Amino acid sequence: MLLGELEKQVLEYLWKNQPADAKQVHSYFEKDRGGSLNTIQSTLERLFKKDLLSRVKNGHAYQYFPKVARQELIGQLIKSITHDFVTEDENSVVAAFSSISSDLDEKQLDKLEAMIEQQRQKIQKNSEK
Amino acid sequence: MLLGELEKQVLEYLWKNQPADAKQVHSYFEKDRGGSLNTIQSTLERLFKKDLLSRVKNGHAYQYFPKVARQELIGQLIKSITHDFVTEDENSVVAAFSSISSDLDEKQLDKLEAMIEQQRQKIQKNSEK
DNA sequence: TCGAAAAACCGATTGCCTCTCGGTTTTTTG
DNA sequence: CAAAAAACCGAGAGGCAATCGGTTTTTCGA
Repeated sequence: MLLGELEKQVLEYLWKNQPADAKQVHSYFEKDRGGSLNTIQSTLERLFKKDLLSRVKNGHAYQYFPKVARQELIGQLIKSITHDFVTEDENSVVAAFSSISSDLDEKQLDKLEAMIEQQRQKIQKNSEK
Repeated sequence: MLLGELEKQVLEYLWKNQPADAKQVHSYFEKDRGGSLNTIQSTLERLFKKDLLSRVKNGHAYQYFPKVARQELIGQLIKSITHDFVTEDENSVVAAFSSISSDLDEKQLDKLEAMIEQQRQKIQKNSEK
């Protein structure tokens, strides 16, 4: 899946202002970047078709809200990237993280370790049942 | 940065068969997917312009070889994705990891922890000097 | 209930990028 | 130097995001 620039920005907006209709979104982006209401509408439509937004008709306008959380989406995108480079060894994700780790500071490493621990617990639990 | 389907496959090939010229690459892909030599050439050219390949004129033909390792590229792609979703908190990488971690098994978690340890050492060394 | 306003819907255009390949020029080599 | 090989050039098809004008449908208040 590929996201355009405006699509990302709209998603970002919706994660913070949930839910919102086309008009709201448009009025937010108008000051900085201009663009017509229709542009926003078709962008929302595209995101909806991509299954990243839900919508409910409330009164006259659709209320849009994100269907996936921010981390989920990022994870999804990362997975789709690494999936393309999948081969025999499924360590590409781990390897990729190792090439990223150089950007992380100690605090972030701490968090990462905590998450690993969490994940180990989960695996533990699953093997018990 | 965005990679096309053929571009990914060519990269994959070059990671395994390093270096190679257009003719070699072409003859490899010809059986499965057809396509002309020119197509391969322009794909190599594109990858070269993207700074993902180096090349040296050896005899009559360019010898291409990957300029980045597989993990590096994946890491780069991940970074470019997370960067798009950067906001105030620079924990997006960590957050992204958390959404992926559920796919990892114990061995992979081990590797990850080893990598974190390595990274801690590096940080340690840097603060000493 | 009906008419104005608002929103959705349709469709066309532009721009960017990959993939594709034919044809021309340049380089290499026997 | 001539033939072969490779690079180089340019053009076209196809896909997708962004853009927006115009039309149809929906909504809601007078």
